[in-house]
Amino acid sequence: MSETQAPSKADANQRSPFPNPDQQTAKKLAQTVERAAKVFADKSLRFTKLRQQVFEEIAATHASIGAYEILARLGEKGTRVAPISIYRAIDALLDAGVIHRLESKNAFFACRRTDHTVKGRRPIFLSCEKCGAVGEVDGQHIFDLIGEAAKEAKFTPRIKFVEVQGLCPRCTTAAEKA
Amino acid sequence: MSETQAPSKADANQRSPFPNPDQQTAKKLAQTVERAAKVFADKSLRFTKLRQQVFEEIAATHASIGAYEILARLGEKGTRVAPISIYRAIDALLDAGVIHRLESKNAFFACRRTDHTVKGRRPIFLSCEKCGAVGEVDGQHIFDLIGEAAKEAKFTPRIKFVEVQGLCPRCTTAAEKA
DNA sequence: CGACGCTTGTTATGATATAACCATAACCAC
DNA sequence: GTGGTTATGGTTATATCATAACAAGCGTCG
Repeated sequence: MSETQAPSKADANQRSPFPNPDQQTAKKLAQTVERAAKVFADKSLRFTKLRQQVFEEIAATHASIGAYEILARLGEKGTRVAPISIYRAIDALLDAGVIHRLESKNAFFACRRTDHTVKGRRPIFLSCEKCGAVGEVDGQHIFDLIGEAAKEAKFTPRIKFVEVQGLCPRCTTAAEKA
Repeated sequence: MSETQAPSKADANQRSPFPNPDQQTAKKLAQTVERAAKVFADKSLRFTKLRQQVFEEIAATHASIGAYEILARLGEKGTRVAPISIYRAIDALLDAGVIHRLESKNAFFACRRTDHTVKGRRPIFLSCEKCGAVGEVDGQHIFDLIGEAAKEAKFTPRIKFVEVQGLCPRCTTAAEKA
């Protein structure tokens, strides 16, 4: 168990996760952090204390989380930093590819794919409007088509965003029962 | 005679979704406003003075524009309103479909398609990182595939968006020369 | 006319993000 | 180690994006 987590406090699993309906245990979180650390190491980047703290807050939930929410949660744990510091840590985590930015919500979530890290197949993001959970599914063929569509218009694509809002499997099932 | 190729006239290079960024005549702007007014009329919505003013600022450029930029430009012309009023006008314009929101920039741009306005095929947005111009190209087949990918993950899609950042045709050409 | 609904004004605040400048930490060549 | 170099983070201030709550105006239609 991480020394930064008090087991008695409000835990993050009021929101049901959607990629897998797993309860986020301290052990799983630690594994996720470990993977992130390895990504940083492999790229000769520094996984500093602040970056780890910020990453832990993001990875503690399967939902997306805003920068100021991270700020507040770190503040509750005694780490008080300025917004800009959060954003700098976020930038480093984004660059490393261990988190993603959800453009439609101006929020961030941990990347849980172990395969495609940065240069492989690109994912599209699925964000649940009910529980906030965010999942990724492969979208390489879709990104390819988007690139073709852009080039047909003589447009040179560089960055592409594909995001979907809707209901995750769990919330879909819940809605069908009602 | 095709209307997309006018080799003898001034604007020879006006093709697909990317006309010149800001070489817009008052006449063309007026036509765009007129089309917007018609959309409002057809839907029994009110194209009020404020909404028209906000729309004109958005349609005055082919780039995307932020809410506070609209606020400032209206202010320069003597129309001083509160941010909330701008956002309310924007909401009405979005609802009517005469402008779109660029999620990746938190900004807005005028819809210039005359065809799909109502419930036809959905477009993807192409935003130039150099000059800011935004264009739309049809993306219905892409949205269909995105829906399929979501459903494969047991996710129920409701809202989808596809945005691309890169270089528009003009800026691509300019970059190639350099 | 007057009731109703839509629109806008007014005031205040919340939420997201970055600029500018400086201090410190880590890294590295010598 | 010393000193140069770069990356990181602290501090302060500000820019930008967005909405809540309530009051007032205006359009229209019975």
